[in-house]
Amino acid sequence: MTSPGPAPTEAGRTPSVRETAEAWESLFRAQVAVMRRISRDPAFRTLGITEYDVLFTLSTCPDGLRLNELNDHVLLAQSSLSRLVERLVRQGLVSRTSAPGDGRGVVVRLTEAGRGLQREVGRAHVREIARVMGDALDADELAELTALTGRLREHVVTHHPL
Amino acid sequence: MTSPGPAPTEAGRTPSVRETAEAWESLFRAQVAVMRRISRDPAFRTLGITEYDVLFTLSTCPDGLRLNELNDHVLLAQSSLSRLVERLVRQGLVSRTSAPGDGRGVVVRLTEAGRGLQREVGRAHVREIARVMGDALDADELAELTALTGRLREHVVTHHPL
DNA sequence: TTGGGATAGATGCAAACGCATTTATCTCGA
DNA sequence: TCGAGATAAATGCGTTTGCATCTATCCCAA
Repeated sequence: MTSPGPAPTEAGRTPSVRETAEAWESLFRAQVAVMRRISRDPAFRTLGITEYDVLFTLSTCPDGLRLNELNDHVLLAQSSLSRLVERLVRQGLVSRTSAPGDGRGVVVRLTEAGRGLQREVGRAHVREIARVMGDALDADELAELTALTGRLREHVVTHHPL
Repeated sequence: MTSPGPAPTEAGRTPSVRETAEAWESLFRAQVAVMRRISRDPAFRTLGITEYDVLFTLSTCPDGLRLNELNDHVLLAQSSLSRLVERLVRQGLVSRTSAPGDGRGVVVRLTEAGRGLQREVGRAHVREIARVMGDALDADELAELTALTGRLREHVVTHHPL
């Protein structure tokens, strides 16, 4: 059953429970450290981080997103997201339309004002990230981090649906 | 000023703003994906994630922590942490004593009950992490992820104080 | 020694959150 | 076709959060 030689994409040793927990803790702490510093940015005075996250996610989906799909990307309870979107609608940043072919569903879409604000805050956001993280790792290390976290997310999302 | 040849620990190319932002987004999304799944665990029915995070941090400091030091590890406003600790005191999980040599300060320490609950929830927590993340990356990749996020956090904390 | 600013933590209050439940719609087997 | 369960989103309600402010203590230069 075992290959005679290492295949090109062969996976290495399965990590222990301890190694996995350590990786999670390290990832989590790094996220907290960066987030605490980024969230101090005055650009987030007018628009909370969660609100920005929603606008950003929507900015990658020109056709809009179902509320439940949007919920997969955000760390919020369903009811909280429902009310958050309601607030964004009141501010004229997103539109809420009934989903075609499903009377239960709601499609959330960025308005022009929402797109504009997302771009504006996004620019400041990116600058702040670069200021905080920019000199921590070199380009190769950063690419490696991007690849590893991308694969981690991909695997988790596909193999462990909510 | 530039070395004639690459030194053993020389850092590579400085990442672009775009590369840095992509790495942050990828890290953030991975954290959200894992966290959303972990937080469904019944072990967190009795003790919220933030509460567990505080107990866990305290479990690594037998001598206790100042409230402001504790605040560095947690993604919470100072006032929110103050009240969270107050709740934990009421539940008998931590003790709050005046800091020696500083009448303003407060030292928070785990009680025996708190240590016990942390260990108990921690075990379930670790199992859940392994279930969700365990087969996403192999041991080498996981170690690399731990190293990169550890260095990221270390750098951010030392070079960008709050 | 003393007074002005800095720092640690607590508190009032409105906004936001999560849990549980409700309402509306969809799906599918009998 | 029709009714039982599943799914999407909204809502009631108590809890938690963040912002601004307040009090208490500390530090230090004049």
